[in-house]
Amino acid sequence: MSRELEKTYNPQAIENRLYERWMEKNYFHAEVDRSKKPFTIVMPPPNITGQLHMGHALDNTMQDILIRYKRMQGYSALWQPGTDHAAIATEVKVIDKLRSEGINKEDLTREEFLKYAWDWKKEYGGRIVNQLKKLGSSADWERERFTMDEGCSRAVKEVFVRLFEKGYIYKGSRIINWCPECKTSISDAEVVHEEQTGHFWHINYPVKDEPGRFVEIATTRPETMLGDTAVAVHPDDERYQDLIGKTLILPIVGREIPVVADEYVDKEFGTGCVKITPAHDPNDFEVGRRHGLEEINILNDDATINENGGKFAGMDRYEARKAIVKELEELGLLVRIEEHVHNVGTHDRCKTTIEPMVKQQWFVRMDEMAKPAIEALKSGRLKFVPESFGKTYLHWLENIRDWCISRQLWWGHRIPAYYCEDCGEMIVSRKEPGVCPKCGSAHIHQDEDTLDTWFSSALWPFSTLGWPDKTPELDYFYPTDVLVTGYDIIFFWVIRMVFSALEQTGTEPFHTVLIHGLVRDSQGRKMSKSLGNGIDPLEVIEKYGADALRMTLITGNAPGNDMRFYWERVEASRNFANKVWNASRFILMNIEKAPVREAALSELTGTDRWILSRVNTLAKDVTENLDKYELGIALQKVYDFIWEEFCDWYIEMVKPRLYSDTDETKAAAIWTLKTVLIQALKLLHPYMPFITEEIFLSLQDAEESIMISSWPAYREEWRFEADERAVDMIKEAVRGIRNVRTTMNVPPSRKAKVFVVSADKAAREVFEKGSQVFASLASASEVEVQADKAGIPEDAVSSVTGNVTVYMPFSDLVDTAKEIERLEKEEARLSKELARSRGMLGNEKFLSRAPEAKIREEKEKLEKYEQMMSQVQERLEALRK
RNA sequence: GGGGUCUUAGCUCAGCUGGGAGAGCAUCUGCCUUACAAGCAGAGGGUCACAGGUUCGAGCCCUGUAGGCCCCACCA
Repeated sequence: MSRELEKTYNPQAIENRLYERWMEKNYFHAEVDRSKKPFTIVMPPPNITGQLHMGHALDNTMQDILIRYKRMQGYSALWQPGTDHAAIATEVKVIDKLRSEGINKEDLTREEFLKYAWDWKKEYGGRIVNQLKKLGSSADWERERFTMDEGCSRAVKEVFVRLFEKGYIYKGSRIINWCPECKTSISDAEVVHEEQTGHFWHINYPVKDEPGRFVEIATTRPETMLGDTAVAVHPDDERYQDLIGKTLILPIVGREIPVVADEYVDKEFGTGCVKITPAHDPNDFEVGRRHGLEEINILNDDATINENGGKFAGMDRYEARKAIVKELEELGLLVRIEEHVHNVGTHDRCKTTIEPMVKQQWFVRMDEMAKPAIEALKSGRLKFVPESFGKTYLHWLENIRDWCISRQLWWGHRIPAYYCEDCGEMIVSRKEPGVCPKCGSAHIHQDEDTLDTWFSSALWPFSTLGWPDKTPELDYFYPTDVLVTGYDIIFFWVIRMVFSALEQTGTEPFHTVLIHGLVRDSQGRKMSKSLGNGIDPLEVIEKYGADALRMTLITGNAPGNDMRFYWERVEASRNFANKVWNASRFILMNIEKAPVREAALSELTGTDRWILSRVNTLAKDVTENLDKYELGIALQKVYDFIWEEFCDWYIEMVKPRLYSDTDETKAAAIWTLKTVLIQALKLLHPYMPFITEEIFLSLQDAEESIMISSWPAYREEWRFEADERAVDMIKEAVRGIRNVRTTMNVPPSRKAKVFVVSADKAAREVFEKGSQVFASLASASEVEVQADKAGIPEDAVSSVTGNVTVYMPFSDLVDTAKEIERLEKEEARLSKELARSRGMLGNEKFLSRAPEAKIREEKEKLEKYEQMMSQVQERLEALRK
């Protein structure tokens, strides 16, 4: 016989054991199997620097639900896992670690550094994967990949070379976002704009050869004037027509700069004159290119002023700002300073203010590749859930700019471009060229830069399946089905996967993007390290179990919406797990006493058919909801079914049959209990894999695991609409009886006779059959079902529900003598209180001296007592008759 | 400046294609009934932000107003 189940569900003892069993049995592994349909999800690869947080927990729970569901439905369900090398994040971690060991990155060669980095990866890179396993994730770990493994690296090179050959990747001197802290370029998506209060400095630039004439410009970054090479005005601005073409003297620097006319200038803003610093402002850069202006870089990589800044060279950018303002003031050229709120770009990772700079970098041309990605959504081949995120996607793509993909880092995919030291030829190649194809020189070196970490993640859906080779996996599992991720990652990743897949494989990488929100703290704040308000999912698992955590994250949350984390909700989930556990324990107990035998449908009672029909409908509903990615709604339905219908009603209804030794429907009850339980467990399994498996294994004799068992399908032969209606009526009548008992304050021990009255003949038949239920659920000693009120005692208390009325004789509910005694005591008490209260309110001193509130309170009391008194007296009168 | 989204019970939130206003927690009243007190049976509590409109019918669709949140954006 099966294992004894403990009295309360204890997840700690169970989860690890089951997970190991699943691993041993290789259930997570998906094979190319032409007899099955494929279903594929690629896991967003967590950073190797990462620690499991609530965001991962939510993201992976959702994926696991979908995968387990599809696996049970008979698909060859592949959940493709892996990790991301996380270029900057990891490089920073490694540098920090080295520093703590007294080693400076600057003192290391590239090869030495990379060795340390790989060591770091070996030591910590698997941590997050182990944490994901604690959650119950049924990913195909056998196929685990890494964005820098050999296959992914080959895919990266392949894509790079292809895009280069097509002219979509180019190297050029362009303005890029520079992080002075990380000392690398970053892409637009990595820049977050922060509103800051700063100043607006108005400065006079003298006009050459016109002493006393100035042009007033305004700037938020005065130090950049060191790199000014023009001042621009709008071509139609009447105020400045005569200035266009004139020359100004750049203060302090003394450089002669022209006044140019450009549409970019807003006549209405500021003075209508804009200083142009082509090397340090994206707009000015464009203006500069249009007018052929010189680009003077005034900054070093650490954002100190370089030699082009003359006497300010060596100063930090903010130090230089102060010094320049001071000097302008001394020169009398500073007109005024205003407070000004503006947006400052910062690096999303280190929060350092980024500095636009002109540098040689590698870019991906986006205009052509954006088009099919836009089309993918518009044609419906790509869908977002919820749909509104499709607009975010489109908006970004329609305004996309070229993607800066080179990074001045060591940890990452090195750009496959090589330079001949002798003839200067550049070779972009999948393999390292031994000699220069142009001049034959062997003096060749590779580009120092690495690629943006998202360049490799963009290939993830197909690089993990073997691309560029035509592997069986790629052929079978690709394109994948659903991508699950947070809305904060659409720009970084989703869009780049879509256009990369369309370009390289000619198809969308997935048909659906399921978006979820953020998990916030109980006050609605983002969980963050700096606030220290993060809740560790592992701690939740430790305390309440993975199933409870999973359920908490899914319940009552609609796609794309943020949610708040409350421990109370985890407790509620844990309570549900316990409910499932105990119901199962009860059923097991009864199975042990009277082993199950297969029951024919004809043997079932109406109640059995009702619950069978209900679980059948549930299976249909849940399946529909899951197919629409309505995970929360589906779970809610399973929860309601198990707790209310199955436990609170069905189990209570069958108890008399189970406890009887003579009831011939006992076997049918046991069969139904077991059958419905199994169906419900299966529907619950994707959400709560551990507890459902543990119970399933205790119950089962045939199947070896719930996770490879078949998903409950709707069966026409389990549909019993008439029985559903009948039991609903019985439930209503039982509620009516309970209501009467509660209002009359009748203890459960006291049995009462019940009259069920309905004019409907069919309903009466239902109630005749339900008498046993009334007896057990409503403590009815005897049940009379009739068409009218004939013969029902006058004093009977009634309750109406629908077209049914229940009557219960007063004398059955209450012991008359005892009740009279009780009421008399109550009457005496009340009359005392009444006398006191009336006395107080009749006392003039009290009325004049007591506070208003006190008097009001006393009046309310009096009113209440009077009401109670009249009720008591009424009841007494009735009883004495 | 553009776009998105939210406003439903004391709190946190569900509510799919328009027709029953719901859940968890909290509150109140009874119950330690042999699966479960992490439970059982009851109860109270909401002009679904506001104003119009479409419809036989609107929390759900349309328009506007107010407030909150988020994203995008080069206004120096």
